Amino acid sequence: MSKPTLTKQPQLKPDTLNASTAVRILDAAESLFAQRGYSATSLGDVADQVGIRSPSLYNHFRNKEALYGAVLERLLDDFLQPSEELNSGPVTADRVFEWAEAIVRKHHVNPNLARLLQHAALSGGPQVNELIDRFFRPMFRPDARIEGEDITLLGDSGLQPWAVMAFNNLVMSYVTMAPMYRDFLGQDPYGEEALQKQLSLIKTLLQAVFEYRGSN
Amino acid sequence: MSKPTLTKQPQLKPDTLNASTAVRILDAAESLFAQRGYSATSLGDVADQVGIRSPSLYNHFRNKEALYGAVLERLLDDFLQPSEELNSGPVTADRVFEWAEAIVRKHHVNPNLARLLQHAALSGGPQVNELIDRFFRPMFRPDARIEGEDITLLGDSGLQPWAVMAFNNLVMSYVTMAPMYRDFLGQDPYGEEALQKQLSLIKTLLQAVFEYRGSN
DNA sequence: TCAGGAGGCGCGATTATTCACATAACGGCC
DNA sequence: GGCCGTTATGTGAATAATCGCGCCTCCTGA
Repeated sequence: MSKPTLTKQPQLKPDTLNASTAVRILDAAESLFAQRGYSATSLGDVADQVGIRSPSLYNHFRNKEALYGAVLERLLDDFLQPSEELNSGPVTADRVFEWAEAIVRKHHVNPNLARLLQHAALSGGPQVNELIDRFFRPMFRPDARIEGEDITLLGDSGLQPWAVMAFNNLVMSYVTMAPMYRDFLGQDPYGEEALQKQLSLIKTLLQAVFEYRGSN
Repeated sequence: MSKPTLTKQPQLKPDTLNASTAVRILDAAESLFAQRGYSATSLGDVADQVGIRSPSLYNHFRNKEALYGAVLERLLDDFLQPSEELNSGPVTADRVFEWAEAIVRKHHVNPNLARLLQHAALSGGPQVNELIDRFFRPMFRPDARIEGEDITLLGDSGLQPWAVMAFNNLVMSYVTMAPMYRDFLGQDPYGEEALQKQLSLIKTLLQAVFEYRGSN
């Protein structure tokens, strides 16, 4: 299983058994929570995947919910970056496309946040509302207006939330659903080729949404 | 796979208390499976919602898995109709839009199939592959070609599966995710007004996909 | 030496499932 | 109409597995 960069502590020796175990627990918990959801994931399974017994987990995390929170925290740290980047400057069409592409790529590298969010959306779970809010809030800025070109519509017609939602749904559901289309697609949905195809398709759709004028 | 419909009795009067209980069990199970997924749903909860004790469920369904299968069966019967309708005639652009609108409306009336499918896509479950196949297969016809107008592209470029997937993802994830956007959207995502907005937006996106020329 | 981390043990709750048993509705028979 | 057996449907109790979680012991390495 691939592992991104951690880091909780700035100065944490990455090779102590301590930190290493905690990170391995986080990795295991992340993939299991993402696959099965919160309540269907047992700490025994997490421990098994790490190679320890479940009581040992409590040496690193207070309880199941705290472990879940830590998993979320690590993922949000990573996935919130593009939105912070976008919100730190003017909202031009180019920068929106960059933002979109960055997010698509992040989901391709690690599909777990999308899966976790989807589980939370379906079933709830600890800290759902906070989770949703932290992830989506930065994408909804009522004051945001796309400058330049003919794309000035979003802020004017109240359509911006719909565009953001459509984009998110498209990107996240690709990650959560694509594997089941593998046979129909005729190629690995997580491959580089599929990524390129999805990126240009998303770009087309984004453009369509930008230019969309509601008919009611 | 065994017979999904209940029971030992060939002829079943649909209005006896007997049948009514089975239907009420199906209703409760459908909404709980859709919300929590297969493994996180306990038969006790289903029984509670029906107002009986869990052992009584076994008078109507062999076991949990059979109940799940029956729930699926009932939903598929309903949702497969538009595809059968489409596949029973020529694939014109108009009829594709009718097909799309029928599916969107069905998901709005009953979001449970989308939720069930999403759970299955994330976590697996009994009969996942069969489920996926039965639901999506009718949408993928390699021989299908859109006739008339300038929309003849799908069958030619191998893009059809991608278009179908994007459409499905958009429609299904709207149902599974929209409730969490309620605050951002500023209106009830299940209301009639939102339905109209989503329909015309989907139409726009479908058009964009039809006209899309892959850039790679 | 000593603290941090691993694990054995077990409690209490919940799970799916089975079983023995009660009840009610039914049809046929006298 | 009264009787009976069958069947459909409900129940509580019991079982075996699994769950989260706490207690307490032991090992290890600096």
